[in-house]
Amino acid sequence: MKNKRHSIKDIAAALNVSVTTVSFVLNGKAREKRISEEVTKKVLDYAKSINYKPNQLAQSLRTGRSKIIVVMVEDISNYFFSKLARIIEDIAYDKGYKVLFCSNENKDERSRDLINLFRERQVDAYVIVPSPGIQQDIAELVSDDIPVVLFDRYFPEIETNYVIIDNSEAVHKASQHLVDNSYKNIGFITISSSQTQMEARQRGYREAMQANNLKEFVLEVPFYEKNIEKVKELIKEYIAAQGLDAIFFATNYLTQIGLEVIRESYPEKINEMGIITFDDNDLFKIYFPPITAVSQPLEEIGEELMTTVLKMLKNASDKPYKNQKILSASLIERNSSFPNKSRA
Amino acid sequence: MKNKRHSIKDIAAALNVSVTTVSFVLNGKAREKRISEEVTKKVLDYAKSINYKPNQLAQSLRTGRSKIIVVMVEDISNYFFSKLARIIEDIAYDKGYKVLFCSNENKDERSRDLINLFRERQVDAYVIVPSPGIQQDIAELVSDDIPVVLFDRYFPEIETNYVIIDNSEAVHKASQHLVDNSYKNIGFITISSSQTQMEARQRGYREAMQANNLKEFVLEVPFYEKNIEKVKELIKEYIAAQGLDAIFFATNYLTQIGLEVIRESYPEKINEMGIITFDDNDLFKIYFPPITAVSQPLEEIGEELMTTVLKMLKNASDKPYKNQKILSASLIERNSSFPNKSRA
DNA sequence: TTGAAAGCGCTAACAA
DNA sequence: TTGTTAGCGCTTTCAA
Repeated sequence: MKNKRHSIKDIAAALNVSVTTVSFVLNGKAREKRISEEVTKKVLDYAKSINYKPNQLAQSLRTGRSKIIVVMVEDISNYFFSKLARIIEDIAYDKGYKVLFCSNENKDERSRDLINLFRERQVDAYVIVPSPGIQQDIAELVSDDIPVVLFDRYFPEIETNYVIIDNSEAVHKASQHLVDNSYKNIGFITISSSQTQMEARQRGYREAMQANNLKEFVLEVPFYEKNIEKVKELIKEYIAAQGLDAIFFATNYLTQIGLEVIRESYPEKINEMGIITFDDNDLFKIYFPPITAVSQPLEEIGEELMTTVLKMLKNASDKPYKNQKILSASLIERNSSFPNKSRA
Repeated sequence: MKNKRHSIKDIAAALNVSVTTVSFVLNGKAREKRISEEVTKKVLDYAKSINYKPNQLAQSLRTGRSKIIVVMVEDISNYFFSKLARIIEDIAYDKGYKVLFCSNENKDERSRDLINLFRERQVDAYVIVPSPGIQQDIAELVSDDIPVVLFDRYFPEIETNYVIIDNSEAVHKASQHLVDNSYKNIGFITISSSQTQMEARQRGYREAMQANNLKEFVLEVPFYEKNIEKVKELIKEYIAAQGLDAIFFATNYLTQIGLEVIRESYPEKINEMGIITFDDNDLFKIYFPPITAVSQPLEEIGEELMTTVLKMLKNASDKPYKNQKILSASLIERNSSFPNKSRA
């Protein structure tokens, strides 16, 4: 049963035709190259009978294309990214592309390593959630005419394609929703980061507070603080010190920690405090109370990313395809942001 | 800036040496092949100066090895799998391997497609969560001497390496925990499936009930039911009809649906009903009440998988490495399985 | 101590 | 209508 792999040469030899003929037939160029019906059929039948599979490596080496797209996110185990991964995978698969997922942990060095790794393998295109300091590396990819599209965040200083959402508008709207529900001391818990998406979210919150003449309470958790207990402590103290009656968590990760803090330290508040999280998660829907969330349009993002990549792949470098898309997030209103609703 | 890729030939030409010499030096064989210090240094320096990166495709084509490991799971967006993916990715990356993740959606056709796809690319090894009907395909990989290791579930009829957990023992123990906390009408909500892991879980539950002379309440949700509303309806009715005072959800997916049902239809019960879920999730920890969960040892599984794969890769086919590992899951006791504990 | 050259499996320009 | 052949970039045997 140890069926050694068959090559085009094997087929050619077995059928007494040349490799060229086989190659043409196998690549569907029989018609175009006017190979006789008879030979065509013979080749096809034989290839099928021995279960011939072309060696893609050789093919890629020859053509310079690998039919592989890399999707580099911050952390593939993050709900938002993993859901998106599935959507992207499905679209790519449909179009005959394979997708390589990887996590850069938001670290520049790892991002670089990964990009280099994939360049060595002539990956065809890159979909990247960039870590803060790889602007230069991205610029290089672009200048080397390699299709790249950024998402979630981008570098305003360089000319790239990207798909993002309007973070500030989304947060502004959601903050207003809290104001409309008569919360007064609305805190915004975020991470200290100058990445575009985080800055935009904070801006959205601040604008909303200013528009309503409310005091701004922003807690910036240190970006590199990996000690969850420390983060919990910070949040716990901040809630008490500022007497917050509502909290907007700027990332899913913070929401999880925040909810844990509330459950442990202020269990009585879980049903009165207004809570909104950025980025939805299946479990927020079934939480007690269900958590109101700013939800990014996953399907839309995935489709936009893939159509962009595929178009870039198709267009020659002399007429580059340009697409800088800003999508809108939606607010999914659940009980956690209504003071009066049944909260159980 | 459009720096075309450099090849070994370019280097050889620039330095007036042969490609062989360059290849030897670049592969660290300078000593072994007694290349002069001088030439060695010259080559190394030049390669560095032009930022030379070998073409891995060509390398793989030549050597037959791609340094790629495929990890095929049911759904990469599932918490368990995505967390594991990260662990595996990190280990592989350390060892100079890249990992390709993909989701087979538990469908045989997709599994086959993917396996074929990767065989064409001479992927070095496979880590697979097999869909129900691909026993034959797995057997073929094995008989072709391609390293494969299964996990989460396996095929008892074929001789493969695998890493699984003792599902029945884990569920048995967890069920006993419910009994110990004096729940009487303990339901087991699962999916109808004859896959090893699901059968083992159900067996564990049944054994525990029998050992305690308790009635068995098993609800098997149809395996292919994609309509969540239908599933909710089934669960809702089952809870009422059987008067359950505790529920064991056999998968994370069912837990999410189940919790939604309880919140919507029996909100008063959330704090009295005993609840245990199979597979933990960060959010269960912060739920109200926090949900007791059977937790699979992710790191251990990931490490075991990778050491197995790496060993298989190293061993020649005439002395195959064998490893069929059964790990233990742990029960993380949280409030949802205690009738008396403060449930908020 | 270094180089020439074959060949991994494939595509495609050119020849017949 | 089909075949010959160069070459993608690399490794490695054999020769010098």
